[in-house]
Amino acid sequence: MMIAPSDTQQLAAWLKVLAEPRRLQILNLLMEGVQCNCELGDYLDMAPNLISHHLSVLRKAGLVDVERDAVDARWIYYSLNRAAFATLNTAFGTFFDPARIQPRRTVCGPQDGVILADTIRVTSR
Amino acid sequence: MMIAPSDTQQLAAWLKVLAEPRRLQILNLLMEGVQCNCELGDYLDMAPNLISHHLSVLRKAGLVDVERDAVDARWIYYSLNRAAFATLNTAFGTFFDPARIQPRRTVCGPQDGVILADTIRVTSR
DNA sequence: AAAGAAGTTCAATGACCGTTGAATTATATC
DNA sequence: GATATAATTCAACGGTCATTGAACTTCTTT
Repeated sequence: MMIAPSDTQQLAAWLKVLAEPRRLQILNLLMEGVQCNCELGDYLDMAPNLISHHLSVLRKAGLVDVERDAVDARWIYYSLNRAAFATLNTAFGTFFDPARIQPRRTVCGPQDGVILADTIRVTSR
Repeated sequence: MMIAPSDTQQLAAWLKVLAEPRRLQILNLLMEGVQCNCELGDYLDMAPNLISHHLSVLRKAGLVDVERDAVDARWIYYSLNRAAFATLNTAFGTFFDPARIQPRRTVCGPQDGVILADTIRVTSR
């Protein structure tokens, strides 16, 4: 399977949102059913405005949904978008699939066209 | 399944290496068997020193291996580390698994302890 | 030994973005 | 209406890091 450059751009954008320790922690807590700003703050020892910021980024990426409390509208609840996680998971699984790795071939250099075995991993360099 | 905070730190470090469009493009080309700096430069229209930099980052992350040409040692060949990609792939698959998402529960707020259904996705806000 | 070639390292620049504290909004209670 | 609460928005700061051009290293060829 071949992956187009445009897909790598899309994938990179998604990875960029996820490549943040605190955002991953937030996602991890949301996975467990935790959902309001204040509680996330208690668990992660973060200021509410910072949590707001990260949740905003996650929301714009389509990973997180928002809902106000029906009884007291001051509370805002966050939850994960299952569909987004499903597509995300398959996209990662496809791109980083080890089975997708083709045997190496030299196209430039002196050994042009030779198919080579996997590189032996060396300690130094 | 519950994922520890330490794992999220590790995962974030990995994601940070991957969250770069040009690095993803390089990985994608390496997947297809391309391997020397010069050739990567031709495909991606990047300066060789920049490719060197990104390859160095990927190498330090353990995703890429290096080997000198046996005939002409000026050429240096890069390849993907299959083992690293295998563990990477399973780590992602585990963390972002939609099946891991627990039902939401209110622990703070007026509806304390209530189990709620998935949030209905709304267009605005 | 000198010239050329493949690649890396170095130093400097600039942009992006996480973080912080303060101000603001929206809602509920007294 | 006034006060309190949950959360967001704003402005400013600072660090990280991709990018660039130049210098350097290593190896080959003549």
